[in-house]
Amino acid sequence: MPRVKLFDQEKALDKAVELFWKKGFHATSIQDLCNHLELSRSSLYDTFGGKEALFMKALEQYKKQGAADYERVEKLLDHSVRDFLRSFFYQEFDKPQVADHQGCLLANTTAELGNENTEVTANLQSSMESFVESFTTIIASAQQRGEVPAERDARALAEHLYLFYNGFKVVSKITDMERVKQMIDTQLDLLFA
Amino acid sequence: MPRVKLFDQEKALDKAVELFWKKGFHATSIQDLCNHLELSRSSLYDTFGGKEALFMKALEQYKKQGAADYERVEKLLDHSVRDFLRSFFYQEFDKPQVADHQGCLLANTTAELGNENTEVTANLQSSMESFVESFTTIIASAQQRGEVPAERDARALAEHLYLFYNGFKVVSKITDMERVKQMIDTQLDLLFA
DNA sequence: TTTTATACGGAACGATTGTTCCAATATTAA
DNA sequence: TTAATATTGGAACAATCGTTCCGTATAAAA
Repeated sequence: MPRVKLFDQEKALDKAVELFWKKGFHATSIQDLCNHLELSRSSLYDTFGGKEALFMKALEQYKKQGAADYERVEKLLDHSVRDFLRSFFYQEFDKPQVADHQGCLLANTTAELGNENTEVTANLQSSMESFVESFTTIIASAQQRGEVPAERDARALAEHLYLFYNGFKVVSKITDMERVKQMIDTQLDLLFA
Repeated sequence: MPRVKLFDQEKALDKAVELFWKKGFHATSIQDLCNHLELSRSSLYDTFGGKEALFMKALEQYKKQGAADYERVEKLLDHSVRDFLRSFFYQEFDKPQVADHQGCLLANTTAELGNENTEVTANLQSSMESFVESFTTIIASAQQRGEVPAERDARALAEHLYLFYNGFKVVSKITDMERVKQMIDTQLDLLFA
Protein backbone atom coordinates (compact mmCIF):
# COMPACT_ATOMS: atom_id res chain seq x y z
CA MET A 1 0.00 0.00 0.00
CA PRO A 2 1.07 3.52 -0.66
CA ARG A 3 3.39 5.64 1.29
CA VAL A 4 1.65 8.31 3.26
CA LYS A 5 2.17 12.01 2.65
CA LEU A 6 5.05 13.43 4.63
CA PHE A 7 3.68 16.94 4.96
CA ASP A 8 0.53 18.43 6.39
CA GLN A 9 -1.72 19.48 3.54
CA GLU A 10 -3.60 21.90 5.76
CA LYS A 11 -0.44 23.68 6.82
CA ALA A 12 0.79 23.72 3.25
CA LEU A 13 -2.46 25.41 2.24
CA ASP A 14 -1.97 27.98 4.97
CA LYS A 15 1.46 28.67 3.55
CA ALA A 16 -0.03 29.04 0.09
CA VAL A 17 -2.57 31.51 1.46
CA GLU A 18 0.27 33.50 2.97
CA LEU A 19 2.13 33.77 -0.29
CA PHE A 20 -0.81 34.48 -2.59
CA TRP A 21 -2.06 37.00 -0.07
CA LYS A 22 1.27 38.77 -0.02
CA LYS A 23 2.16 38.71 -3.70
CA GLY A 24 -1.04 38.07 -5.63
CA PHE A 25 -1.72 35.36 -8.17
CA HIS A 26 0.36 36.45 -11.13
CA ALA A 27 3.38 37.58 -9.15
CA THR A 28 3.62 34.26 -7.33
CA SER A 29 5.61 31.66 -9.22
CA ILE A 30 5.64 27.92 -8.78
CA GLN A 31 9.22 28.23 -7.60
CA ASP A 32 8.12 30.73 -4.94
CA LEU A 33 5.48 28.28 -3.81
CA CYS A 34 7.88 25.34 -3.70
CA ASN A 35 10.31 27.36 -1.60
CA HIS A 36 7.69 28.69 0.79
CA LEU A 37 5.73 25.44 1.18
CA GLU A 38 9.00 23.49 1.30
CA LEU A 39 7.74 21.11 -1.35
CA SER A 40 9.18 19.79 -4.56
CA ARG A 41 7.47 20.63 -7.81
CA SER A 42 6.18 17.11 -8.27
CA SER A 43 4.66 16.97 -4.80
CA LEU A 44 2.97 20.27 -5.39
CA TYR A 45 1.53 19.16 -8.71
CA ASP A 46 0.55 15.70 -7.45
CA THR A 47 -1.18 17.13 -4.39
CA PHE A 48 -2.78 20.30 -5.64
CA GLY A 49 -2.91 19.90 -9.41
CA GLY A 50 -1.27 23.12 -10.51
CA LYS A 51 -1.10 26.82 -9.90
CA GLU A 52 -4.73 27.69 -10.58
CA ALA A 53 -6.05 24.70 -8.67
CA LEU A 54 -3.84 25.50 -5.72
CA PHE A 55 -5.00 29.09 -5.82
CA MET A 56 -8.62 28.02 -5.69
CA LYS A 57 -7.90 25.81 -2.70
CA ALA A 58 -6.01 28.63 -1.00
CA LEU A 59 -9.05 30.84 -1.58
CA GLU A 60 -11.27 28.28 0.13
CA GLN A 61 -8.82 28.00 2.99
CA TYR A 62 -8.83 31.75 3.42
CA LYS A 63 -12.60 31.85 3.45
CA LYS A 64 -12.65 29.13 6.09
CA GLN A 65 -10.39 31.22 8.29
CA GLY A 66 -12.60 34.24 7.66
CA ALA A 67 -15.69 32.32 8.69
CA ALA A 68 -13.94 31.29 11.90
CA ASP A 69 -13.09 34.93 12.57
CA TYR A 70 -16.70 35.91 12.04
CA GLU A 71 -18.01 33.27 14.40
CA ARG A 72 -15.55 34.22 17.07
CA VAL A 73 -16.78 37.81 17.00
CA GLU A 74 -20.39 36.71 16.71
CA LYS A 75 -20.23 35.14 20.15
CA LEU A 76 -19.66 38.59 21.59
CA LEU A 77 -22.97 39.77 20.13
CA ASP A 78 -24.74 40.44 23.41
CA HIS A 79 -23.98 44.12 23.17
CA SER A 80 -25.19 46.48 20.48
CA VAL A 81 -24.86 45.81 16.77
CA ARG A 82 -22.64 48.83 16.58
CA ASP A 83 -20.23 47.18 19.00
CA PHE A 84 -20.37 44.01 16.96
CA LEU A 85 -19.51 45.79 13.74
CA ARG A 86 -16.79 47.71 15.47
CA SER A 87 -15.28 44.50 16.81
CA PHE A 88 -15.66 42.81 13.45
CA PHE A 89 -13.75 45.50 11.60
CA TYR A 90 -11.21 46.19 14.31
CA GLN A 91 -10.22 42.53 14.66
CA GLU A 92 -8.67 42.83 11.22
CA PHE A 93 -5.82 44.79 12.74
CA ASP A 94 -4.86 41.74 14.78
CA LYS A 95 -3.81 40.03 11.58
CA PRO A 96 -0.14 40.74 10.91
CA GLN A 97 -0.81 40.80 7.17
CA VAL A 98 -3.31 43.62 7.52
CA ALA A 99 -0.97 45.60 9.73
CA ASP A 100 1.68 44.94 7.11
CA HIS A 101 -0.41 46.50 4.34
CA GLN A 102 -1.14 43.26 2.55
CA GLY A 103 -4.87 43.89 2.53
CA CYS A 104 -7.16 40.92 2.10
CA LEU A 105 -6.79 37.94 -0.21
CA LEU A 106 -10.39 38.20 -1.38
CA ALA A 107 -10.25 41.92 -2.04
CA ASN A 108 -6.84 41.63 -3.69
CA THR A 109 -8.13 38.84 -5.88
CA THR A 110 -11.26 40.75 -6.78
CA ALA A 111 -9.07 43.58 -7.97
CA GLU A 112 -6.61 41.35 -9.79
CA LEU A 113 -8.85 38.72 -11.36
CA GLY A 114 -12.44 39.86 -10.82
CA ASN A 115 -13.00 40.89 -14.42
CA GLU A 116 -11.94 37.62 -15.99
CA ASN A 117 -15.18 35.76 -15.47
CA THR A 118 -13.62 32.49 -14.45
CA GLU A 119 -14.24 30.04 -11.64
CA VAL A 120 -12.44 32.48 -9.37
CA THR A 121 -14.94 35.22 -10.10
CA ALA A 122 -17.85 32.92 -9.31
CA ASN A 123 -16.16 32.06 -6.04
CA LEU A 124 -15.75 35.72 -5.15
CA GLN A 125 -19.37 36.42 -6.01
CA SER A 126 -20.67 33.66 -3.81
CA SER A 127 -18.39 34.88 -1.06
CA MET A 128 -19.91 38.33 -1.39
CA GLU A 129 -23.38 36.81 -1.30
CA SER A 130 -22.62 35.03 1.97
CA PHE A 131 -21.35 38.23 3.51
CA VAL A 132 -24.40 40.18 2.41
CA GLU A 133 -26.82 37.61 3.75
CA SER A 134 -25.13 37.42 7.13
CA PHE A 135 -25.00 41.15 7.50
CA THR A 136 -28.54 41.66 6.29
CA THR A 137 -29.61 39.65 9.30
CA ILE A 138 -27.33 41.66 11.54
CA ILE A 139 -28.66 44.95 10.25
CA ALA A 140 -32.26 43.79 10.51
CA SER A 141 -31.72 42.91 14.14
CA ALA A 142 -30.22 46.34 14.69
CA GLN A 143 -33.36 47.82 13.20
CA GLN A 144 -35.54 45.79 15.54
CA ARG A 145 -33.49 47.08 18.46
CA GLY A 146 -33.97 50.60 17.16
CA GLU A 147 -30.25 51.14 16.54
CA VAL A 148 -30.72 51.72 12.84
CA PRO A 149 -33.69 53.57 11.30
CA ALA A 150 -36.28 50.98 10.31
CA GLU A 151 -37.13 52.67 7.02
CA ARG A 152 -33.76 51.80 5.49
CA ASP A 153 -33.38 48.68 3.37
CA ALA A 154 -31.38 46.18 5.43
CA ARG A 155 -30.01 44.40 2.40
CA ALA A 156 -28.92 47.65 0.78
CA LEU A 157 -27.04 48.53 3.93
CA ALA A 158 -25.43 45.10 4.03
CA GLU A 159 -24.27 45.47 0.44
CA HIS A 160 -22.97 48.87 1.29
CA LEU A 161 -21.06 47.34 4.20
CA TYR A 162 -19.48 44.86 1.82
CA LEU A 163 -18.35 47.71 -0.36
CA PHE A 164 -16.98 49.47 2.69
CA TYR A 165 -15.21 46.30 3.78
CA ASN A 166 -13.48 46.00 0.42
CA GLY A 167 -12.56 49.65 0.24
CA PHE A 168 -11.20 49.35 3.75
CA LYS A 169 -8.94 46.45 2.78
CA VAL A 170 -7.67 48.15 -0.34
CA VAL A 171 -7.06 51.60 1.11
CA SER A 172 -5.30 50.08 4.12
CA LYS A 173 -2.54 48.99 1.76
CA ILE A 174 -1.39 52.57 1.28
CA THR A 175 -2.63 54.21 4.49
CA ASP A 176 -1.41 54.07 8.06
CA MET A 177 -3.68 52.10 10.33
CA GLU A 178 -4.71 54.97 12.57
CA ARG A 179 -6.37 56.72 9.67
CA VAL A 180 -8.05 53.50 8.64
CA LYS A 181 -9.48 53.11 12.13
CA GLN A 182 -10.87 56.61 11.86
CA MET A 183 -12.54 55.65 8.60
CA ILE A 184 -14.20 52.73 10.35
CA ASP A 185 -15.45 55.03 13.07
CA THR A 186 -16.78 57.41 10.46
CA GLN A 187 -18.59 54.56 8.74
CA LEU A 188 -20.23 53.54 12.02
CA ASP A 189 -21.15 57.14 12.79
CA LEU A 190 -22.91 57.36 9.47
CA LEU A 191 -24.66 54.04 9.82
CA PHE A 192 -25.88 54.61 13.37
CA ALA A 193 -26.54 58.31 12.99
CA MET B 1 18.88 66.02 -38.60
CA PRO B 2 17.03 63.22 -36.98
CA ARG B 3 14.01 61.45 -38.13
CA VAL B 4 10.92 62.37 -36.18
CA LYS B 5 8.85 59.89 -34.20
CA LEU B 6 6.27 58.22 -36.39
CA PHE B 7 3.75 57.59 -33.65
CA ASP B 8 1.85 59.78 -31.24
CA GLN B 9 3.30 59.32 -27.79
CA GLU B 10 0.13 60.57 -26.14
CA LYS B 11 -2.01 58.03 -27.96
CA ALA B 12 0.49 55.32 -27.20
CA LEU B 13 0.23 56.18 -23.52
CA ASP B 14 -3.53 55.96 -23.74
CA LYS B 15 -3.12 52.50 -25.19
CA ALA B 16 -0.79 51.56 -22.37
CA VAL B 17 -3.36 52.79 -19.88
CA GLU B 18 -5.96 50.61 -21.56
CA LEU B 19 -3.86 47.49 -21.27
CA PHE B 20 -2.54 47.98 -17.75
CA TRP B 21 -6.05 48.87 -16.66
CA LYS B 22 -7.45 45.71 -18.16
CA LYS B 23 -4.77 43.21 -17.16
CA GLY B 24 -2.81 44.76 -14.31
CA PHE B 25 0.93 45.27 -14.11
CA HIS B 26 2.24 41.74 -13.70
CA ALA B 27 -0.11 40.11 -16.18
CA THR B 28 0.84 42.57 -18.92
CA SER B 29 3.92 41.51 -20.85
CA ILE B 30 6.17 43.62 -23.03
CA GLN B 31 4.94 41.59 -25.97
CA ASP B 32 1.34 42.45 -25.07
CA LEU B 33 2.31 46.11 -24.97
CA CYS B 34 4.12 45.99 -28.30
CA ASN B 35 1.12 44.37 -29.93
CA HIS B 36 -1.42 46.74 -28.44
CA LEU B 37 0.59 49.94 -28.91
CA GLU B 38 1.70 48.72 -32.36
CA LEU B 39 5.31 49.41 -31.49
CA SER B 40 8.48 47.43 -31.76
CA ARG B 41 10.37 46.51 -28.62
CA SER B 42 13.16 48.94 -29.36
CA SER B 43 10.79 51.84 -29.92
CA LEU B 44 9.04 51.06 -26.68
CA TYR B 45 12.28 50.93 -24.73
CA ASP B 46 13.76 54.01 -26.42
CA THR B 47 10.64 56.04 -25.82
CA PHE B 48 9.45 54.89 -22.42
CA GLY B 49 12.48 53.25 -20.86
CA GLY B 50 11.02 49.93 -19.80
CA LYS B 51 8.01 48.25 -18.27
CA GLU B 52 8.08 49.97 -14.89
CA ALA B 53 8.81 53.39 -16.36
CA LEU B 54 6.00 52.96 -18.86
CA PHE B 55 3.67 51.90 -16.09
CA MET B 56 4.47 55.02 -14.09
CA LYS B 57 3.79 57.18 -17.13
CA ALA B 58 0.55 55.34 -17.77
CA LEU B 59 -0.42 56.02 -14.17
CA GLU B 60 0.20 59.72 -14.67
CA GLN B 61 -1.79 59.66 -17.88
CA TYR B 62 -4.68 57.99 -16.09
CA LYS B 63 -4.61 60.57 -13.32
CA LYS B 64 -4.63 63.33 -15.92
CA GLN B 65 -7.77 61.86 -17.44
CA GLY B 66 -9.29 61.55 -13.99
CA ALA B 67 -8.58 65.18 -13.21
CA ALA B 68 -10.27 66.17 -16.45
CA ASP B 69 -13.31 64.10 -15.49
CA TYR B 70 -13.43 65.83 -12.12
CA GLU B 71 -13.26 69.28 -13.63
CA ARG B 72 -15.96 68.48 -16.13
CA VAL B 73 -18.32 67.49 -13.32
CA GLU B 74 -17.20 70.40 -11.15
CA LYS B 75 -18.62 72.84 -13.66
CA LEU B 76 -22.05 71.47 -12.89
CA LEU B 77 -21.65 72.41 -9.23
CA ASP B 78 -24.41 74.99 -9.06
CA HIS B 79 -26.81 72.48 -7.61
CA SER B 80 -26.45 70.74 -4.30
CA VAL B 81 -23.32 68.92 -3.21
CA ARG B 82 -25.35 65.76 -3.16
CA ASP B 83 -26.07 66.19 -6.85
CA PHE B 84 -22.41 66.83 -7.50
CA LEU B 85 -21.34 63.65 -5.72
CA ARG B 86 -24.03 61.70 -7.46
CA SER B 87 -22.86 62.99 -10.84
CA PHE B 88 -19.25 62.36 -9.93
CA PHE B 89 -19.85 58.73 -9.06
CA TYR B 90 -22.39 58.03 -11.75
CA GLN B 91 -20.17 59.38 -14.53
CA GLU B 92 -17.95 56.37 -13.95
CA PHE B 93 -20.52 54.21 -15.66
CA ASP B 94 -19.94 56.14 -18.87
CA LYS B 95 -16.49 54.61 -19.09
CA PRO B 96 -16.66 51.38 -21.06
CA GLN B 97 -13.97 49.87 -18.85
CA VAL B 98 -16.04 50.34 -15.73
CA ALA B 99 -19.12 48.88 -17.39
CA ASP B 100 -16.88 46.03 -18.47
CA HIS B 101 -15.87 45.24 -14.88
CA GLN B 102 -12.30 46.45 -15.23
CA GLY B 103 -12.56 48.69 -12.21
CA CYS B 104 -10.11 51.56 -11.91
CA LEU B 105 -6.41 51.59 -12.69
CA LEU B 106 -5.57 53.33 -9.42
CA ALA B 107 -7.65 51.01 -7.26
CA ASN B 108 -6.41 47.96 -9.15
CA THR B 109 -2.84 49.11 -8.68
CA THR B 110 -3.37 49.84 -5.01
CA ALA B 111 -4.55 46.28 -4.56
CA GLU B 112 -1.80 44.78 -6.70
CA LEU B 113 1.25 46.82 -5.75
CA GLY B 114 0.22 49.00 -2.81
CA ASN B 115 2.13 47.00 -0.21
CA GLU B 116 5.46 47.09 -2.01
CA ASN B 117 6.51 50.53 -0.85
CA THR B 118 7.94 51.64 -4.16
CA GLU B 119 7.66 54.75 -6.27
CA VAL B 120 4.25 53.48 -7.30
CA THR B 121 2.99 53.43 -3.73
CA ALA B 122 4.14 57.00 -3.19
CA ASN B 123 2.29 57.98 -6.34
CA LEU B 124 -0.89 56.32 -5.12
CA GLN B 125 -0.61 58.00 -1.75
CA SER B 126 -0.23 61.44 -3.25
CA SER B 127 -3.17 60.68 -5.51
CA MET B 128 -5.23 59.82 -2.45
CA GLU B 129 -4.10 63.02 -0.77
CA SER B 130 -5.27 65.10 -3.72
CA PHE B 131 -8.65 63.43 -3.67
CA VAL B 132 -9.06 63.96 0.04
CA GLU B 133 -8.16 67.62 -0.16
CA SER B 134 -10.54 68.31 -3.02
CA PHE B 135 -13.39 66.54 -1.32
CA THR B 136 -12.71 68.08 2.05
CA THR B 137 -13.45 71.41 0.41
CA ILE B 138 -16.55 70.00 -1.21
CA ILE B 139 -17.84 68.57 2.05
CA ALA B 140 -17.07 71.76 3.93
CA SER B 141 -19.11 73.75 1.44
CA ALA B 142 -21.94 71.25 1.90
CA GLN B 143 -21.76 71.89 5.61
CA GLN B 144 -21.96 75.63 5.06
CA ARG B 145 -25.03 75.09 2.93
CA GLY B 146 -26.49 72.98 5.69
CA GLU B 147 -26.60 69.85 3.56
CA VAL B 148 -24.30 67.94 5.88
CA PRO B 149 -24.31 68.23 9.70
CA ALA B 150 -21.72 70.82 10.70
CA GLU B 151 -20.45 68.83 13.66
CA ARG B 152 -18.90 66.15 11.48
CA ASP B 153 -15.24 66.36 10.53
CA ALA B 154 -15.07 67.32 6.86
CA ARG B 155 -11.72 65.69 6.29
CA ALA B 156 -12.82 62.46 7.94
CA LEU B 157 -15.81 62.36 5.61
CA ALA B 158 -13.58 63.04 2.63
CA GLU B 159 -11.29 60.17 3.59
CA HIS B 160 -14.32 58.00 4.03
CA LEU B 161 -15.43 58.98 0.55
CA TYR B 162 -12.07 57.91 -0.83
CA LEU B 163 -12.51 54.57 0.84
CA PHE B 164 -15.99 54.31 -0.61
CA TYR B 165 -14.67 55.26 -4.05
CA ASN B 166 -12.11 52.47 -3.94
CA GLY B 167 -14.55 49.90 -2.62
CA PHE B 168 -16.92 50.93 -5.34
CA LYS B 169 -14.32 50.34 -8.05
CA VAL B 170 -13.29 46.97 -6.65
CA VAL B 171 -16.74 45.58 -5.96
CA SER B 172 -17.95 46.70 -9.39
CA LYS B 173 -15.61 44.12 -10.89
CA ILE B 174 -17.79 41.28 -9.64
CA THR B 175 -21.17 42.97 -9.34
CA ASP B 176 -23.73 44.07 -11.89
CA MET B 177 -23.90 47.79 -12.32
CA GLU B 178 -27.45 48.22 -11.10
CA ARG B 179 -26.50 46.98 -7.66
CA VAL B 180 -23.46 49.23 -7.66
CA LYS B 181 -25.65 52.21 -8.41
CA GLN B 182 -27.81 51.29 -5.45
CA MET B 183 -24.72 51.23 -3.28
CA ILE B 184 -23.90 54.75 -4.40
CA ASP B 185 -27.40 55.88 -3.52
CA THR B 186 -27.08 54.22 -0.12
CA GLN B 187 -23.81 56.02 0.47
CA LEU B 188 -25.41 59.36 -0.37
CA ASP B 189 -28.41 58.58 1.81
CA LEU B 190 -26.07 57.95 4.73
CA LEU B 191 -23.97 61.02 4.10
CA PHE B 192 -26.89 63.41 3.64
CA ALA B 193 -29.11 61.82 6.25
C1' DT C 1 9.97 -10.35 3.69
C1' DT C 2 8.01 -9.44 -0.38
C1' DT C 3 4.90 -6.87 -2.97
C1' DT C 4 2.75 -2.76 -4.40
C1' DA C 5 1.30 1.79 -4.76
C1' DT C 6 2.45 6.30 -3.88
C1' DA C 7 5.40 10.41 -2.47
C1' DC C 8 9.33 12.57 -3.62
C1' DG C 9 13.59 14.97 -5.71
C1' DG C 10 15.33 16.68 -9.63
C1' DA C 11 16.16 17.00 -14.39
C1' DA C 12 14.13 18.56 -18.47
C1' DC C 13 10.55 20.58 -21.51
C1' DG C 14 9.19 24.39 -24.75
C1' DA C 15 7.36 28.85 -24.15
C1' DT C 16 7.65 33.28 -22.50
C1' DT C 17 9.71 36.79 -19.45
C1' DG C 18 12.14 41.71 -19.58
C1' DT C 19 15.99 43.65 -21.71
C1' DT C 20 19.83 44.72 -24.97
C1' DC C 21 21.89 45.38 -29.27
C1' DC C 22 22.67 46.15 -34.14
C1' DA C 23 21.93 46.80 -38.87
C1' DA C 24 18.68 48.93 -41.83
C1' DT C 25 15.51 52.60 -42.60
C1' DA C 26 13.81 57.08 -42.98
C1' DT C 27 13.86 62.01 -42.44
C1' DT C 28 15.59 66.64 -42.16
C1' DA C 29 19.24 70.22 -42.31
C1' DA C 30 22.97 71.59 -45.05
C1' DT D 1 21.99 65.50 -53.28
C1' DT D 2 24.46 64.57 -49.53
C1' DA D 3 25.47 64.01 -44.80
C1' DA D 4 23.96 63.32 -40.28
C1' DT D 5 21.08 61.33 -36.80
C1' DA D 6 17.25 59.27 -34.52
C1' DT D 7 13.78 55.60 -35.30
C1' DT D 8 12.65 51.17 -36.31
C1' DG D 9 12.21 45.98 -36.88
C1' DG D 10 14.00 41.93 -35.58
C1' DA D 11 17.36 38.88 -33.78
C1' DA D 12 19.36 37.42 -29.62
C1' DC D 13 20.17 37.33 -24.62
C1' DA D 14 20.00 34.84 -20.13
C1' DA D 15 16.52 34.02 -16.90
C1' DT D 16 12.31 32.43 -15.52
C1' DC D 17 7.65 30.80 -16.50
C1' DG D 18 4.21 26.61 -15.62
C1' DT D 19 4.24 21.91 -16.50
C1' DT D 20 5.63 17.05 -17.31
C1' DC D 21 8.09 13.02 -16.49
C1' DC D 22 11.01 9.47 -14.63
C1' DG D 23 13.86 6.96 -11.38
C1' DT D 24 14.24 6.35 -6.60
C1' DA D 25 12.84 6.17 -1.86
C1' DT D 26 9.45 4.84 1.32
C1' DA D 27 5.78 2.98 3.94
C1' DA D 28 1.82 0.00 4.46
C1' DA D 29 -0.50 -4.37 3.12
C1' DA D 30 0.06 -9.19 1.96
